[in-house]
Amino acid sequence: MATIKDVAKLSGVSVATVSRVINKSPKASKASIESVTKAMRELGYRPNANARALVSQSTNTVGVVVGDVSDPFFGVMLKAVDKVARQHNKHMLIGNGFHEAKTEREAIELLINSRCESLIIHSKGLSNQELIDFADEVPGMVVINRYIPQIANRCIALDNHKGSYLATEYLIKHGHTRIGYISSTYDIEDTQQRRAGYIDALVANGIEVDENFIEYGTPDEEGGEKAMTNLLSKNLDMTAIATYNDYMAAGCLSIMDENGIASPQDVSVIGFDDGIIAKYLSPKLTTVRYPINIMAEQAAQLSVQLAKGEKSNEYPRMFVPTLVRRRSVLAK
Amino acid sequence: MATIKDVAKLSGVSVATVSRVINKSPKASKASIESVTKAMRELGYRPNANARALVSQSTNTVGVVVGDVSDPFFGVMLKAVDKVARQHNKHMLIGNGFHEAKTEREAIELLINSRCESLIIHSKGLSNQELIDFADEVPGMVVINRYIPQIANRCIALDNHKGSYLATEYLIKHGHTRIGYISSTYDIEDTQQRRAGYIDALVANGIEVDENFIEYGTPDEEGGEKAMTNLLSKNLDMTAIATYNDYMAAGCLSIMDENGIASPQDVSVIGFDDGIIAKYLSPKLTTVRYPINIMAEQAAQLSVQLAKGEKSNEYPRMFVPTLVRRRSVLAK
DNA sequence: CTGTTAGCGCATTCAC
DNA sequence: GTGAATGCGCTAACAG
Repeated sequence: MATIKDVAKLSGVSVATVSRVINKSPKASKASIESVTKAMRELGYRPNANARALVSQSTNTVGVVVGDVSDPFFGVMLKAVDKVARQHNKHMLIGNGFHEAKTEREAIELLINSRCESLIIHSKGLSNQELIDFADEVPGMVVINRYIPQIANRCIALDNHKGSYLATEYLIKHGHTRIGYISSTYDIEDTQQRRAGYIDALVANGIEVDENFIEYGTPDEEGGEKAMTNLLSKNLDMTAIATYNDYMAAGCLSIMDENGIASPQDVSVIGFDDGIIAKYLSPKLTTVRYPINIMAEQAAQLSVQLAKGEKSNEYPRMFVPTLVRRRSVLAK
Repeated sequence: MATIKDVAKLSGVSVATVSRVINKSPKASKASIESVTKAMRELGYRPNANARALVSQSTNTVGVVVGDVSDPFFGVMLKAVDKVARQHNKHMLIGNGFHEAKTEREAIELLINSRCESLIIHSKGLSNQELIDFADEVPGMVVINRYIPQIANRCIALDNHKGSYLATEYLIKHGHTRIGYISSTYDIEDTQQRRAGYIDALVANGIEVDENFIEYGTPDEEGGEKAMTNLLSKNLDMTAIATYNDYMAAGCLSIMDENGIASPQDVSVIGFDDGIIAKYLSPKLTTVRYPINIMAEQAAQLSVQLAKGEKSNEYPRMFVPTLVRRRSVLAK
């Protein structure tokens, strides 16, 4: 592959001049611009990004760690990051964390080794302390979807508790009192917070909390099916169900369908996330919106600023979820 | 940020020795391994990937260009690529092409500049020739979801025509003869091929082809809604509809629902892709499976081999779609 | 406006 | 087993 030297030789100028036209330096004569451009084309020259990064101490890269690229949730997150990266003429290096400490750590270290000046980290496996250490190491690092008090100004998170509280309250306002909850088996903050939101809403409305009304499963359709099956077998006479996320709600609906239980006529269901599938379910799912796209945008914006050494305090860093009314909830 | 020199100084050895322990060279005494390791830890040393890439002429990176990361279709593609990249101890650099020539070109050039030795390109905007040129430039480049005769051994594609043919034939076998088709307005190969598959299946079965039965829209839910609305307004007495993809099928179903037309009782619908939403629709969508995950895996495998200079001919490079039977098609 | 030169951080010869 | 020296491809003084 041709190097800058080859171009210099062919165009009859020095490497410095070539570098100047590559970087559109104002001090470069029309003549040299022409001859260099011609030589570059002839040689199929491609400036080596690694060499540039090495000498200019900047890679123009924002690194992102997501849970799993194949999850549409992270897909929209990545797109949002890409959008602002693009605005700043940067590109994206991506790593999958798979919600596990080891993979998350490896992914982050890889991004650091690659000298990404901006980092947007979605981590559920690493401890607060480890994340804090990484944040201390990389000024441009931002944590998304998680709140860590010691580095609060580097976190963009959602108030999970409030989301679940909202959802449950919405059901209560519609006259429901026998409300089941389908929770996740993943032991992460989100799980606890959402579950607590459900419980607190019940308590606040004078409804007795009964552990029997809570079932668990993996946070996907199968998990929702399993949890709902267990719930049904207890014959609890529920009229509504709140769920950890939309996928579990989907599983829940599917089990109901198989058992001849109509939604929302017999049982109302409410999801969480407002993911891509929510509007495709039948009935269209009433759910809690997780504004991951704008959260990711702001995270990216913030991380770029931090990387530049700028401070920024203008963003709302704790986002509040809102309710998306569709058709899966009916007044009792 | 600490460099290899700092580590050398602190551990009292030369940079060469430090380099040896970093790279686990067999010729490195236990003593130096220890002192160097200790120094690295103390300094929080991170080997600079750019410098390594520069000197070792290898980045260990596979670059991927997708249409849009937020589309779940590409999400599963990326995950598959990541899986084999991981197996080979490589990581992923990702670019969005957005199906446009300019963005696709920029994305590819960025990956080349970053010296990705493997490239997996999903491009619908670039011309065959331009893609061929890129392929000539980068030995480890593979084109996915597109077939270019001149570089056939570097392409992993799906037989779109056959998929659509299969779908249409399936409807015909179920007694349908008045079959509408919802096509895409995107002027790419896939559109033409799938449309042709529909037409050829009709012809092969002695059913007259009527342009009135074909409507167009953007390849998403809205497009499907629009196309179906147009189709319905023509009062064609259709009993079945084949669609360009699952999203358009979703839009189609949604319009039917609003108009009191039941599926599959009144009108059967068949999708294409077997994307994430197919099984969430109501009725669960009968569709054509696009095995993008295994295609992407093989593309990644192939590109890694090509990058190493190995030849490989063992893969089926043209994949054939299969039918996924669910509940949206009923015999007439 | 242009060329010479010195590194950026690292791996790798080649002597020792 | 180790260290000194060289160069990967490029940018940025600096001197002209």
